[in-house]
Amino acid sequence: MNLAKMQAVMSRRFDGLSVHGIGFTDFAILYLIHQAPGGRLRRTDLAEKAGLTASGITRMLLPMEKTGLVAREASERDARVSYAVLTPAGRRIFEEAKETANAIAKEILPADITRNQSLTELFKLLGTTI
Amino acid sequence: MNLAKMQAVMSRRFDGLSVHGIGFTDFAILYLIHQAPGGRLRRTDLAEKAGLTASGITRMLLPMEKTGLVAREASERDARVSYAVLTPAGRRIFEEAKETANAIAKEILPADITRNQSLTELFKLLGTTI
DNA sequence: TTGAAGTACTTGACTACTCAAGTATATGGC
DNA sequence: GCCATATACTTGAGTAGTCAAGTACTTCAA
Repeated sequence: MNLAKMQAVMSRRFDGLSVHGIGFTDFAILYLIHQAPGGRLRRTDLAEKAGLTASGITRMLLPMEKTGLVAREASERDARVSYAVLTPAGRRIFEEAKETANAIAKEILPADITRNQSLTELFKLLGTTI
Repeated sequence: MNLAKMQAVMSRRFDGLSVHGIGFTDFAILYLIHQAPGGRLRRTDLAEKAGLTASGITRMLLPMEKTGLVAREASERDARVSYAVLTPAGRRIFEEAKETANAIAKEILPADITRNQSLTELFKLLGTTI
C-alpha cells in the first residue's frame, strides 16, 4: 500500500515535467538513452531498464518519434534491432527537463543529508533484494 | 527509474494473487477495508489510502461489487457518502489471499532481519518526507 | 544448408487507471 | 430560509501500459 501511494505521489509531483510537454516515463526514457554508451539503446534494453515491456516501449516511443524527440537507427549487424537515439530537439528538451526534475527532486528530498543518504542506501538495498 | 522498475517487479511478483481471482490493487482494497475501524471505509478515504482518485475507486470497485467481494452501505448521516464493506465472500477471499501475499513477501524479503528493519524504517522515512 | 529454436520488435484487444465535467447532497453565513 | 461554496461520488473520453500472437530476422547444430 505504501508503495502504491508513494509511487502515486511521486509521479504526481513530477507532473511539473508537463511544462516541457513530456511525462515522467518520457523523461526516464530520454535519460536512459542520453546516458547510454554511444547515446543509443536497443529498444529491448530500454524496456528492461525502464521497467517496461517491449510493447510498452513501442507505444511510448511512437508519439516521441512523431514529435521528433527520439529517432530510430538501424543496426549494421542485426536487422532485427533498432536503436533509439535522441534527436537534437530531444537532447535540448532533456536538458531543460533535467533542470525541472532536479528542482522537484530537491523539493521532495529534505535538505538533511543523512536522510538523503539512507534513501539512496535504501534503494541500493531494494535493488539487491529484488 | 529505480522506483518504476521496483514497482514493476513488485506487482509482477504479486501476480501470484491471481490464483484467487484478484489483482494487487484489489488485494490492497480488501486489506484497507478489512482493517478499517468498523470494517468499513468511505470511498473517498479508500481512494486516499490506496493512492488512487475517487474515480479510480469507482471503477475498481465496480467488478468487485459484481462478483460479490465488496458491497455498498449508505451512511445514516450523509446521503452523499457510501461505505465500502466486505461481504462474507470478500472476507474469505481476503484471508486466503493474505496467506499467498505473506508467502510472496517472505520470499522477496531476505530472512535477514536487519535488512527488513531498515526497509520498514525507510518506508517510515518516506512517509514523513512525502 | 537447412530447419528448429531463439530474439527483436509490432499489433490487437484489453485493463487500470487519470482528468474534467456533471449530479446530488451538505454546510455555513446572511 | 436561501444561496454560495464545498464535498462525495459517477461518467465520458483519453493515456499508459499489459499479454498473446504474429512477423522478421539470426544462430546453431546436424
